[in-house]
Amino acid sequence: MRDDRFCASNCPFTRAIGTIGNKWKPIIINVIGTRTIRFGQLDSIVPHISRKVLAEQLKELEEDGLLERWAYKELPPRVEYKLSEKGLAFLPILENIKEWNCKYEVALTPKATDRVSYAK
Amino acid sequence: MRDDRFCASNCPFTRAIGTIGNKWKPIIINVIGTRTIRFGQLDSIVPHISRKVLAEQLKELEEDGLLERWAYKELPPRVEYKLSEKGLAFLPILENIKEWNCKYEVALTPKATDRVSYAK
DNA sequence: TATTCTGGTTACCACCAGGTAACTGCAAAT
DNA sequence: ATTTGCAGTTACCTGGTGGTAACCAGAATA
Repeated sequence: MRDDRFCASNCPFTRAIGTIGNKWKPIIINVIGTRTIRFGQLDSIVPHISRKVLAEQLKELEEDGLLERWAYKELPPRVEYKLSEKGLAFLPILENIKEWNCKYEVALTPKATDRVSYAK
Repeated sequence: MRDDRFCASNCPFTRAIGTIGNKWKPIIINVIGTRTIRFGQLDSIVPHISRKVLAEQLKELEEDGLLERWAYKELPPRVEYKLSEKGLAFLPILENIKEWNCKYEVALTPKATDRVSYAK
């Protein structure tokens, strides 16, 4: 899930990708946003994710300091998640990705054959 | 590599994550940057990547319009890669990720036990 | 008494990402 | 005549990711 070789890199960018560079974490962070949310809510809102994988990702996000987990000693149990300062600071980056995608997604890409050079 | 469920989502953000949300693509885009680079160079610069995976990732990046591939009909073959306009537009986002990581990486995170509420 | 509600964990299993090594094709150099 | 160089591709194999289903506790509800 997290790539140890990446996380142990001496390049800070590589380390960053080692922690948030997978498909689930950006989705989860984006779904949480600025609100406080419970495990069951996440499980039903995030599409196609299994409880097992969701629990793993949340644990890693907490370990990496992006997420705060508040467990209330009640029965049935109640656990609330919210982004930390670090996690909140990541939201604008996700906004940029959204804007970037909306701007460029539909742009047609020339086919490779149009770009082959017959030099020589 | 690319997640079809993500790419077929009706949420543009999810689709974006479906295309660039893995660990190799941000690394490759970052390594290329604004320069023109050959396959062999990428293979030796990007750490820990195999030629097979590199070729796959480059192909997907080209298909998604982030990368331009220029093949020169020479022998031995010469192939040059450079980011498209879309790919170049993604570079500032990677810069933001670098800054974000440098700012927050070393911040200590309180342990979960410090945050357990004993309410009730 | 049995069911429900919540937030997970665990065992088990299948698939696929990704690694390795060998191979290609042709020209130029040794 | 053999080696080298480039940009991959292919076959083969393994490990890890991720899915499913069952299970937990203990209170409240029916």
